[in-house]
Amino acid sequence: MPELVDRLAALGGPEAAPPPPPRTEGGTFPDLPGAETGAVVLRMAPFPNGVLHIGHGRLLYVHDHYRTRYRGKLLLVFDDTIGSEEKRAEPEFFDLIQGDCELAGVRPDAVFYKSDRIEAQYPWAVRVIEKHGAYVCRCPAELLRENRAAGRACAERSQSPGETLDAWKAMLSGGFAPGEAVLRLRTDLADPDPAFRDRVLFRISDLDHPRVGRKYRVWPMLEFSWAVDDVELGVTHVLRGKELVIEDRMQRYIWDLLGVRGPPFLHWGLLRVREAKVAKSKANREVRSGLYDGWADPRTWSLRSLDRRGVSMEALRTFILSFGLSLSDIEVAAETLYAENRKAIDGATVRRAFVADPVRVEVEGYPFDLAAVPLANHPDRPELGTRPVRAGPVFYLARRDVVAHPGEEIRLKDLVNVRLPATLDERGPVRATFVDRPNRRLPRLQWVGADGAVPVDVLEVEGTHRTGLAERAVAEASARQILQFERVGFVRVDAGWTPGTEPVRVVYGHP
RNA sequence: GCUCCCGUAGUCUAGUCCGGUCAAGGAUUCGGGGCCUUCGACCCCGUAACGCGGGUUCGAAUCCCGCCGGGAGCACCA
Repeated sequence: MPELVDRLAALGGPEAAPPPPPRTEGGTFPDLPGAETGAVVLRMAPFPNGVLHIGHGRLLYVHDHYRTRYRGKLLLVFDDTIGSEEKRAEPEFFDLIQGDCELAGVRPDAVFYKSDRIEAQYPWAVRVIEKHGAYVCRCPAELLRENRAAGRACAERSQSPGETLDAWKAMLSGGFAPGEAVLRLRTDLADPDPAFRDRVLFRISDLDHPRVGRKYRVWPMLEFSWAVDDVELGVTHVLRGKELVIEDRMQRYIWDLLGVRGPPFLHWGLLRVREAKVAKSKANREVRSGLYDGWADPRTWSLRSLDRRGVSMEALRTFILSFGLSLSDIEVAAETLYAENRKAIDGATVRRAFVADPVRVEVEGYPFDLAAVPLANHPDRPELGTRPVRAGPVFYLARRDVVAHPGEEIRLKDLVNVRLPATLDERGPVRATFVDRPNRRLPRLQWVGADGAVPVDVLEVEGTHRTGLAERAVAEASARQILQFERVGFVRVDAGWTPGTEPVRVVYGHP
């Protein structure tokens, strides 16, 4: 039957074979509405109160995907308005976040700061006021909330544009203390969505800003500032998480009021990596207190920490893009990322022997000619060569392995077969005996020759340390090199480690 | 409570707009086997899904209605 279809197709008739099914590797990304190749402008807007973590991967790579697809421009706009007492911009993150983008391979075409654009907001506020679209409200925050929930107007809602303008000027000139007055949008108090009723547009704050200090007291809220900046920066499409959908409506409402045309919005759903309990404030606190060893501490799940663990940013990109632009909430296991990373690094990663919780074992009758042996750097890739490994007669084996096989014959992997003692004397050396050389199907144990063994400190994902001994070649690794500790997993030599010093410090990546 | 969004195997995803080629494809996980003297990789095999109930139709994952479940928003944070 397929042949018939093919023949009909060759004739170009109406029975022509259908196009091949659109099978894809991962998630889908819809076309950006009205997008023109070469004319797309996107913007990412992180708040500078922490380094970028695995969850920001979606922000980075979704934007980068569309930038590439439409050969557009990507702006990095620090959303550093004044925030709140609890959520404040902090100076070091401007550079750290730019470094994170660099690390992730998503270099912005331009960088802006919202704090440089505060004065640009004010004329727009006046335009909204003149359209009778806003009023200055002096209710305490709590009353404002109650009224909103009840759909009740406060006395000031009936201000005329002229009165509002006067009050607005008073706000700007310092006539109100923080919390005493806000500029609110006039929507519809009967709006079915209580969240949308008369939201705040500007408020007063005298907090110290890391870039502009106390230069401004009247600060825009996120929605208003983006109603202004998405237009003034020429953004053609806004991509954001779905927790910000109500902000779309706000922006559109303001644009409609002013007769301005703004860009369309697209969203993605929440992404959670099961193992990554990302708590930015906790991470910040622990880094500052010194409990975490910096922004690349594995417990932060920051991009820096993933890099430190040997997770390739290209693997992260593939992982993130596999979810598409779906609006569903995603909870995925880190294992999926690890599987992606294996594909990226396995072929180029050399194998090394490492033994945790080592026990010294002397092998009686060990053959003299096997004091050193060459071993392959990679089981499937002979082109990666071999390295000489010092072997017996004295070895270190993992305690766990030794106690698991009392009195049994075991194989020292790639080497010889020996018989372990029936009991383990905690004081004296463990004495095993040589049996023979041929590979038989015995339990295969990882070993490190006592001659030349180097101590290793493994920093694990939970922030704990595991110590053990590794073969000599591990001491010759370079800082930042990725190794595979056989039967343990992939590790990366820590960037802060000085070659030649002991112990060798490595960071655990994943199995 | 109100508003909005989302429901395809353990997990993520393709297919849903334009009903038949979907007795539902891919990835990952898990189980079994092969091979490589390890972890892993690779090869082979296997388990496993259209949330539920109605309706329309010759035919529904796809259209309609109802329900159930999950998430987000309801800050003078972003």
